[in-house]
Amino acid sequence: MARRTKAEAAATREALLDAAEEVFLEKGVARTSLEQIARHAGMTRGAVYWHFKNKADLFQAMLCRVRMPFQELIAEIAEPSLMERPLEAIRLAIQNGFERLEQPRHRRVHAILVHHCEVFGDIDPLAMQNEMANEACGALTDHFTCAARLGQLREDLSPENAAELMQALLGGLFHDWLRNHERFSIATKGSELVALQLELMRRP
Amino acid sequence: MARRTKAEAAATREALLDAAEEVFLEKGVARTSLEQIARHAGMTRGAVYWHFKNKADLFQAMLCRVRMPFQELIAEIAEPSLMERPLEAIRLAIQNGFERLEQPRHRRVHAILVHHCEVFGDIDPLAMQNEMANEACGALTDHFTCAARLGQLREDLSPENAAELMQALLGGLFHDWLRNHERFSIATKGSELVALQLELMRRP
DNA sequence: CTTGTGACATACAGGAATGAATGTAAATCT
DNA sequence: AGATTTACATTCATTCCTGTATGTCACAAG
Repeated sequence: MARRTKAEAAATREALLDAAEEVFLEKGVARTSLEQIARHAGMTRGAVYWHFKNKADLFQAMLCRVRMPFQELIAEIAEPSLMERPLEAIRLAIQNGFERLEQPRHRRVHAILVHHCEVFGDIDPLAMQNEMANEACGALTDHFTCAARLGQLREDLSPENAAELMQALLGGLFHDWLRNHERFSIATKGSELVALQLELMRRP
Repeated sequence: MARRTKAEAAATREALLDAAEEVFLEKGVARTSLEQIARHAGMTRGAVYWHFKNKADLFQAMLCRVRMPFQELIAEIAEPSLMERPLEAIRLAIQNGFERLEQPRHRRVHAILVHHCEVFGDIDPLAMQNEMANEACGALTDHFTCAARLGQLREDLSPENAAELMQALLGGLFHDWLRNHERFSIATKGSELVALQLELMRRP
C-alpha cells in the first residue's frame, strides 16, 4: 500500500510481533518462514524486513516485550512486615510471578523459548534459561538463609538445599504448565503446591 | 564404496544414529541437514536414505534406542522387603532412573528431545513428555498412597499432592541437569535432593 | 566363475526460504 | 506546493535442502 503515520507503523510492528508469537507457538520457530508471519499479520515480507533486520532480530524483539527479572518480583512486594517472615515473602513473590506468567503474552513467549525453539543465531535459549535459574536460585538462597537465621526453617534443612529444592520445584511446575496450560492454572494450583512445600520446609 | 557384510551395515546404521545424536545436540534438529549427519559419520546422504526413509524416520529410530518406561524402573527393584517401605522404593527407583540418565546416549537423546527439537512431522516431543510425566505421576501416586496407608506420610500431605510435588521436583531436576550436565551429577546431587524431599514428606 | 543383489556413492531436478534490489504512494518537511 | 523521506509491496537472484534416480562395486549363492 502506502506510507502510514508513525503510530500506525508502530502498530504494524506490534502486529508483526503478535503474529510471530502465534505462528512460532503453533509451528515452532524453525519451521515458520517470515512470509508466514507477515501473511498472518496481513502484511508482506517487506514489512518484516523494514522493521527487523532478520528473523533473529525479530525473535529478540519478541523476547524484549516480556522481560521479567526475578529480583523485581521480590522487590515488588516490599512490605516491611515481610522482613520477618521470609518464607511468606518467597511465597508471595512466586505467586506474583505465576500470576504474571498467566498473561497470554508471557505464557506464549515462555512456551516458545522453552519448547518451540532450538539454538538460534547468537541467541541461546538455554543460556537465557540458565541465567534465569541462577538468578532465581540466588534470590531464594538469600531469603532461605534469612529464614534459617530467624529459626523458621527445619533444622535438618540447609538454606542451600532449600533453595535448590524450591528452584527445582519451580522449574518443574513451570515446564509442566507450559506443556499444557489448559490442564491446570499455575497461579492457583502451582501456588498451592509451593505453599505446601514451604509448609514442609518450615520448622514445626 | 561398495557392499559390506550385514554386520558392517548394521554398524554404519548405528554410526549414523550416533552422528545424528551428536550433530542434533550441537546444532539443533531443524538446523542440521542429512548431509551434515552423513559427513559426520564418514558417509554420504546415500547411506542415510538407504537405512532410513527420511529425517523423521531417522529421528524416531534415534529415540527408539533409549526408550525408558518409568514403570520398568520400579519393577526392576522388585525386592519384597521394599513392599513395606514405599518411600524407599520410590527413592531407589528414581536413583535408578537418574543413573541410567547419565549414560551419554540417554543424556544426549533426552537433551535433544527437551531442548533441541521443536514440533517435528508426526512426532510431537511435548506429547511424549506429557506421556512420560503422566506415567511417572501415576506410579508415584500409587506408591505414595501405599505409604499413606502404612502411616509413613505426613498427615497434612495427601498422596496426590505428594506425587505432584515429587513429579515437579523430578522435572525441575531433569531440566536443570539437561541444560548443563557439567555443573552437577544428577545421580548423586539429584538423588540427594530427592532423598531430602522424601524426608520432608515422611511422618516424623 | 558368473550372476544377482545388497550397501552404498553420485548426479539431478525441484521447491522453499532468504536477503537484497527496486518500485511506490502517502506523510512530513520546508 | 514541491521535495524528500517513510513504510511498506514486489520482484529477483542465490543458496540450501530434500527426494529420487542412477551408477558402482563387493560379497554370497549357485
